[in-house]
Amino acid sequence: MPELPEVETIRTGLEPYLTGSGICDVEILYPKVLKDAEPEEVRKRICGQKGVSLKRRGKYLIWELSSGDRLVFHLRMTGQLVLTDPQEDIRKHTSFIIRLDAGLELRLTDTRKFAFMYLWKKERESPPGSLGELGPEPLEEGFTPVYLRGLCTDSKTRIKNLLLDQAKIAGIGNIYADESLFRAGINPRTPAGELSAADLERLHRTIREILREAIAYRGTTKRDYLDGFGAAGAFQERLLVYGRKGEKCVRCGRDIVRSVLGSRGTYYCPVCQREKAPKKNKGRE
DNA sequence: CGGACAACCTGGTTGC
DNA sequence: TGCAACCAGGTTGTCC
Repeated sequence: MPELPEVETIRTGLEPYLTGSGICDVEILYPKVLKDAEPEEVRKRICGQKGVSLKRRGKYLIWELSSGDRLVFHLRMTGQLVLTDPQEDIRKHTSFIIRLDAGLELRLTDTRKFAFMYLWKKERESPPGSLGELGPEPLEEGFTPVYLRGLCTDSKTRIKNLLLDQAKIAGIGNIYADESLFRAGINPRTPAGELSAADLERLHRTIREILREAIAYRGTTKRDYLDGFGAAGAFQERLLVYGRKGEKCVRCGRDIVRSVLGSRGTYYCPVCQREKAPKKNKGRE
């Protein structure tokens, strides 16, 4: 579910509440939510600590505590990290509850149970999981047209698969990959190395545009995504291809198509994102 | 290196 | 209505 814009929306919402308030209790209802620690250890280690900052890197959220330890969250497909009134019923599929001294609870609810939390201890240098292997943030300075061209040059990987590779660019998922490629007029199956400098310039621009707009609209709610207060996003209204199989392309009127690429559903316009003609054989006409 | 696919889970939708 | 098949904003590991 949540890609960069959704995680960023959660972050900005929760930040004022999670910085400054203290943790008074932790309840782990689904122990597998912890990847590398036991519930009791987590409880002992974080109770009594205060939140210092809440940061985002790619699709990860990193909550730094006064002890120097950090809680690292990844919501995967259906995870919802919501600040909740303790009076509210505990929803089905709630993985953990972190009680704050401000009289609120941070709850993770996750139907598919793929979401997880790491306890990143202060004495550990290397970031847990793939957090340390992420590519640059697409909205920051390191992501330049030159960088994107560097990734693509001589690459046989289809451009959509490249955009989804978190080690190359952090935070793009299935929705925004399809939307960026549509706006740039690029077929998702194109081998990255075949794209021209102009194509990549356009793609670089559309990626940034889409992500910024989606943040402004507080993310895309197709089904499960909710922000840190339990509210849906609004960008689903602005999607031009994702989830619109059989609907008319806004640009040319042809039907949007769904195909499978890298075992992910992929939506595109077969006219506006036509596959490039195969290269002609040299010599013959 | 690149691609295909299963695994981790549950539930909603579609089609017969 | 029933039931099976297919689908899902992600990531990781295995196999070819």
